[in-house]
Amino acid sequence: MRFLENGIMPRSAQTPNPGPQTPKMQRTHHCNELRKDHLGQTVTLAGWVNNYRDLGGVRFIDLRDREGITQIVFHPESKDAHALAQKLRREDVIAITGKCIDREGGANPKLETGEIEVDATFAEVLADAANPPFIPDEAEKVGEETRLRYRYIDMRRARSLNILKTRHRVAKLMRDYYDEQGFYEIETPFLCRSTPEGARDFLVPSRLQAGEFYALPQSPQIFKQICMVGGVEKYFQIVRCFRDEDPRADRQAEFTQLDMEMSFVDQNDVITTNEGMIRQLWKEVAGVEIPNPIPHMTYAHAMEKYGSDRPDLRFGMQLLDVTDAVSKTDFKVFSGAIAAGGVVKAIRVPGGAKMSRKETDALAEFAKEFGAGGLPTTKIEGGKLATGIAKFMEPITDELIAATDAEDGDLLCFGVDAKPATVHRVLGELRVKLGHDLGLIKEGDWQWVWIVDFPMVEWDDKTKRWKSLHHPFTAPKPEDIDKLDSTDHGTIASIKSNAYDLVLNGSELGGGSIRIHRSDVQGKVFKLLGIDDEEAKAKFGFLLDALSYGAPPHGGIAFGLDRIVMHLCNTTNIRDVIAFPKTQNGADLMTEAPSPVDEAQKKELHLRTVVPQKAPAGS
RNA sequence: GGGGGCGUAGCUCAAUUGGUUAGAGCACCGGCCUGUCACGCCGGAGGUUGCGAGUUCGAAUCUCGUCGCCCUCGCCA
Repeated sequence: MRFLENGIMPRSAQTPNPGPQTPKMQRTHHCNELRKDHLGQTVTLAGWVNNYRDLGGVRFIDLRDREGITQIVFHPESKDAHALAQKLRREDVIAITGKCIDREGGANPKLETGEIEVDATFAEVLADAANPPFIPDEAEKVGEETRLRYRYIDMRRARSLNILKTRHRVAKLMRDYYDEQGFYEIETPFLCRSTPEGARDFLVPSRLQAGEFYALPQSPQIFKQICMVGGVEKYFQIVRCFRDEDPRADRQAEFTQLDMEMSFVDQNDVITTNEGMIRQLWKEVAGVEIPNPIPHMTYAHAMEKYGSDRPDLRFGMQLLDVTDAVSKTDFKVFSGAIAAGGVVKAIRVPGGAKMSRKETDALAEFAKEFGAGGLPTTKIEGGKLATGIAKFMEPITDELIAATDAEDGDLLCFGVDAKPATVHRVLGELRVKLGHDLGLIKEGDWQWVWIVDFPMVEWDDKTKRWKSLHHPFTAPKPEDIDKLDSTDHGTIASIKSNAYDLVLNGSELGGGSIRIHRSDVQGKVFKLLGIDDEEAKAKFGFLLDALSYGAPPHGGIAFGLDRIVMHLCNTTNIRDVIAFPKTQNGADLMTEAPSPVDEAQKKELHLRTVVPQKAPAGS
């Protein structure tokens, strides 16, 4: 079957023998197509009734399809069509045929087709609609719960369809880009082996192997590495990943990655290749030029100055080390933390002296959520310190003002803890909050940065183990490989890896690394992570085997497709960019998944469920 | 698992803070209307106030429990 460029079947291709389910009329144009050039043409349009205005004699409907809206007019002279129009209600699906005419009543500047209308001579109801719970035009005002339950109606509005279109274009541009660079798109399994590291797995019971389970992939990491061992050299995939953790505004348990991997490359090759993709994406979709190259920042610098490994560089307000200065005071909170190996840092809040006690208290409460004991503050007024811990800091006033570049009217917030990481976390979060609250962020600003030189591992106090910062397959920097044999805490903590994250406006868009391609090194890393030989063999034996049979040096990256689309569509809600998203309880309000299953189904899967008793309740 | 917010007609909201028969706009139904574009006018129907207990002469309102949705901490190699 041939289609015209606009996706509409030409009349010549229409089926010669339409059955009762087949519309009698095939559309010739979409609803955002007719202009004054078309005056006098007989056209057929189809779509949804967006609105109707029945003036008794003459009747109007706004006909909507995914491309736009065209006004249709029904005159009494076209008796059948006019009669049919009386019964039309919002969201009915109809087709009409008529002549494209100039508007008698004047143009409607709000519509792209506003200069014309179609005088309907024939009309057909393709499907009448039950009274909808809401109409697409109103969806912006409707609660999200209702919109999710009736996702297909929410989808009909221009904004939703535009997001879906943008998402499609993003995926298409990605595919084209990697294709041109010689990458193969390769599918990897969804039914996988559960791996010990990382997030909680979604499990799928095996029917054929009683009592055993598959896990849905958290990412195709191991498979793509094995593709490299298999000689693919350049792999990519747009792939669904699953992590059974609580969702957030920018996180779903089920999400999509652009995943890629390449052989015989170093970190720079991977960064350059992928930067090119991102650059093209932003140019094509957002019309924005990204700096070339995107600047790099070390993990250490990001933590020191921004308290985060995904710094938002759209505003300043850096973390300032005032440990030396404040160590000269008698303030026990500071001296105690410094004596215990901690640091004291400050952020200068421009104009923050205006804040009330209530407001600074709220900041302290905020800081406590991230592990702070409190949030010491002081204000600069008339060249002197005032309120808060001013009396303790008074002896070092000049030094403190010099160290922070503080001016009259500023507020200083201090982060203090025996653990520098806590100070960074608290002030990093506070910085971002204040940046938003104080309106320091320019709209339309895109601040890109690659974060590099990550530590390979960090010590987890809770489990008393080393944990991968990235994942267990990340290669240490070549000069640090010898340190893998060390037992010294400091030496191990100083191992850097060839890992990199791409950060946009304080949000991590993607991350990757050069991988370990030698089975002996991989074995050592597993050992360091507390995965002993036996477990490593049981859980990752196939990978170690694969690496032992000649693996090329390789590395790659994965981008969060959902987040990329969020940025391009200017939304902070990940559900906006997913066609059929889930709620915070992992429910799909439209299909009502998850649901109970039959006993017979469970039996087949060798399952018995134990559900905690709940008190009797309502709905 | 913790903290916070929300839940009243199909939708968006109100209800003088515990007091008559829970209201309005939109949508829906009926009628009128020949140039509207948020069409207009007249009329009508529509409620388990999420659910369940409790307090009270009386509960949308107060208490407890529970369910759902949103934000968030934990979690997310």
